[in-house]
Amino acid sequence: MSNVTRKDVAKIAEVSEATVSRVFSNHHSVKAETKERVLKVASQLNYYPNVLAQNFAKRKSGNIGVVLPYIPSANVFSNYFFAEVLQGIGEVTEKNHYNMVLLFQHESNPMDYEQYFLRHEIDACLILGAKHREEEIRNLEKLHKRNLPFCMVNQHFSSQEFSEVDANHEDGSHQVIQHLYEQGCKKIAFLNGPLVFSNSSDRLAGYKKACKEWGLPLLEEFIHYGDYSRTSGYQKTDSILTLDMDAIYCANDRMAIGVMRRLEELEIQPGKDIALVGYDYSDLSRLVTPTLTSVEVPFREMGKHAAEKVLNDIAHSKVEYKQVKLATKLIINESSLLV
Amino acid sequence: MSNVTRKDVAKIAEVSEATVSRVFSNHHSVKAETKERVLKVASQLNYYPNVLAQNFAKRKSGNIGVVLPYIPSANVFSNYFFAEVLQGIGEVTEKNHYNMVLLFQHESNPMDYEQYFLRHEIDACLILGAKHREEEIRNLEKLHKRNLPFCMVNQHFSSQEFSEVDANHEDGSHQVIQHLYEQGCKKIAFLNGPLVFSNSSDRLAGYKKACKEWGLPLLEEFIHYGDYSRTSGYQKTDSILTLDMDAIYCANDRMAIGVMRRLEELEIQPGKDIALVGYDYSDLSRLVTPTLTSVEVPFREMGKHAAEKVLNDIAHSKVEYKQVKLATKLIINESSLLV
DNA sequence: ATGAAAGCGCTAACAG
DNA sequence: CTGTTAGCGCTTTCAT
Repeated sequence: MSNVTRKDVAKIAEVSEATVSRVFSNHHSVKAETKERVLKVASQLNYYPNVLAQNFAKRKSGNIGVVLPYIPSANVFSNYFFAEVLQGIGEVTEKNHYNMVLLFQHESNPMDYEQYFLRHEIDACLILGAKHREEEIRNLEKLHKRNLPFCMVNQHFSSQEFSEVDANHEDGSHQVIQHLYEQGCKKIAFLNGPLVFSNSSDRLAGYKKACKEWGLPLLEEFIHYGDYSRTSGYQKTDSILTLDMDAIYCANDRMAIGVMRRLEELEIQPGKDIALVGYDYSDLSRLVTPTLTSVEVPFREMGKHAAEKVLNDIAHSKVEYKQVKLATKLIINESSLLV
Repeated sequence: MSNVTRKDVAKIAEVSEATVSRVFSNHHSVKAETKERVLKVASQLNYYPNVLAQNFAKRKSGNIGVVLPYIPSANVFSNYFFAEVLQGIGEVTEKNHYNMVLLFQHESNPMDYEQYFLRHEIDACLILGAKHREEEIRNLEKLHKRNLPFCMVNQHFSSQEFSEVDANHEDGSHQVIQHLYEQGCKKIAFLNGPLVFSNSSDRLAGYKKACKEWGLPLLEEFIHYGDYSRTSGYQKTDSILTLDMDAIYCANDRMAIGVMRRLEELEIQPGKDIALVGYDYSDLSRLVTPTLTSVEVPFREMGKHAAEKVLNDIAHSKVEYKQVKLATKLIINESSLLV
């Protein structure tokens, strides 16, 4: 590595080092003539400011940490939620010349986010797929108390007042039940995800609320729990089928597709013998046959909002408390249209 | 932010600052007693070494740049190839306390990778989805000449001798044709991807070689080109169907699924009326009905190899020239099993 | 095994 | 508009 520094440019262009920096930092007034001369020398020498030195002097890493659960043997990226949120975050960080640094949280030892700040590894962080549990809350509380910029995505803790960008999953659920009701379904089974995720409990609340509203039976045995994997959908299907019901509403598309596979094996046709609804409106929902009725969630927008929020905090050197809840929308497809 | 520094710890622990650093950098001899005292004080003060200062002093960013094509309106992460490679890279960088920084290459202006090194933003870089074109090669050549560590993934330029981790796509293609031949197919249409990607041309070479080997007709009109998208598969189907053929081999699963959709609309059944084969053995290939026969490519391993290669270069401060080609493997499923 | 000190290449005042 | 200078918190080398 060559290592042309500001000093070299300054010497040849016959200006002070500070002026060289002024030229490269833009928001400083430099005479056009001087600027030109500096830029010319810089380009001749192939000079580029050293980001390491800049970061060090500014005490900013230029990194946004993105916390992801590490799922052994699985791929976070191939999960629609993560893929979309990351894409949204990536678009915003790129535009703002920030790096997105992925931090994998291993189930076994929850990470102390604060340390990343103390080490100056990140300037802010975004938390995806957080679970509602003691240790998590404690770690977030530390950030909160120290006024460090962070934001949760697609999650909220009823007990706390953390900044978050969420979607209205209660309403999403409500839309599903209303639609199924209008399709003539009277007994709707619900395959939910683990309640440690607020979106699961929000969906449950919406399910219950809607059932009451439309006078549908609200039985405990109608509510099942998977782990959001396709396999769990597949596996839970048999016990759901022992119920007297006419529709299955799954908390995500992957589980719905697992259910579809099992129904297929049993020669039960979704969209004909039974109504099936998924959630997320992922690309998968349009890939399967019949296409899946599902709830669209603006994951990418959520990622953007969250990233913009923390970048704003950084720019203003003060964290702003913010809670956003975006709308969800039912997209009707073949799987729930009983013919 | 508090900002407890080494100085604070040194003062209270009554040692020199250098000793504090020695304790935290491990590979330095410090008397057990001293070490203990320092660690105790550090933990009391909640001290963590400042990574920005460390990086600056060491002149290392701790970042591996990963170059990805930016595809507007699409999501790189939801693409099986990128998702898997990134996962592999991520596992290795995480283990080595390195960051993976995503660099999006916009089609309109190819990036000058060298600048990232000159700015000290990255210590090495990995190139995914590179196209074979002048500018790309010129930019890589600059890295090569300056002896900067980089590695291409799933791509190689016949004209150059760059480090790369590739898979044997020629053989993958060959396996497909052999299988179809054994299924009794005599006229195999091939829907390939753009030839700017070496994996496309490798597949083409394998297709041609195998056709010759088994005495199958090798007609230009049997070879079509899509852009690896599902839509392109769907759209190219009709013209492929005008041919007198008994099998369609697609260069990736997404296109194969597009073909499936169109065949479905036309009430042509893959695995019965016609044989269909995909490529990548992505999770999608197992989601569709019938399940897709496809070629497994060890993308995740490729990401790991590439990351390990450059980390090794960094550790040894010298770039090693390396070309790896991993095996591909045909996975037989329903779509190609003519009944 | 430990201390002392010279950088690393910038930013951010402050002075003129 | 431009120059000067004091840090930023480490790593590294040289002494002891």
